[in-house]
Amino acid sequence: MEEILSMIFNGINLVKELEFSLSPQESPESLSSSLGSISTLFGDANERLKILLARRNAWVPNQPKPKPVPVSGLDQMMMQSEPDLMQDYRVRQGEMQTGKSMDSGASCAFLTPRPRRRKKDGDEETVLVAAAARMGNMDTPPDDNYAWRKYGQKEILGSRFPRAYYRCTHQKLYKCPAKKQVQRLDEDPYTFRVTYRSSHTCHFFTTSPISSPAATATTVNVHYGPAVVNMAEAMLGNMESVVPFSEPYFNYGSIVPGDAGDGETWK
DNA sequence: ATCATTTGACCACC
DNA sequence: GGTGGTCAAATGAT
Repeated sequence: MEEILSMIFNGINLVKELEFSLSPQESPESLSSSLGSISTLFGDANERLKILLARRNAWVPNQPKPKPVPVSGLDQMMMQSEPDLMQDYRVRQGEMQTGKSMDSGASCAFLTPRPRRRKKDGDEETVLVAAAARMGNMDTPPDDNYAWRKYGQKEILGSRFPRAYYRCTHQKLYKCPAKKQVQRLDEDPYTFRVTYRSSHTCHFFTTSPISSPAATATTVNVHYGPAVVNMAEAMLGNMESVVPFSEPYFNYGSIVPGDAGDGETWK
């Protein structure tokens, strides 16, 4: 799956490069070559996806379906078309104009003290996520397939629950600026409000990022988040959405008010 | 030894 | 000055 995503994101990058170089002076040969590369990449990715889907349908016919949750029209559309990609389609708030998502601190870390980012920097998305209630795990929100490292926790005024601060595990290695804040809702302790800031410049999935030998130097610089999100925003605009993750251990129902799990406690 | 988490302190913003 | 975001040392886990 990661390989397929890499192909898609490489294709997106090629499109961007083409967009940059697009001009009347561009030779038809060059344009044709670029378009050929792009269509080949997307075509191959699509073929592999079809194979993947065929295998899945054959092997896991009785996979439990998630209970319905209130999701946006975009979410439903994405779930129908690309269930595995669903968790990466987040409708973001801000971060649309430039496609640039490097943390300002990372880009000016020479001699001056790194500026600490403050709230309302316009580069964030917020989603509501059901807690992983199964297996007694109510301490953490469900895995979103990225490797996060916790770097802080704060009591927030007016909130019963502390806010946890995470950044991408690969921040140092690959200068990935992605961060997220996780906080339980006062009104629904079984739901987390997860705020993402900056997008991943690495795109390792899972908590064991080096699982695939292919997913090393060739893929770390593929910047796919904003491109995917741009598509989402183009269709729906900014909004907050409830994200149903695809992992089977998700307690989808717990998002629905009045259907709040089995009463786990915090540590 | 290495990496992740905890937690008090520091600092920027309002 | 209060609050929220981050740093970094201490500690724990593997």
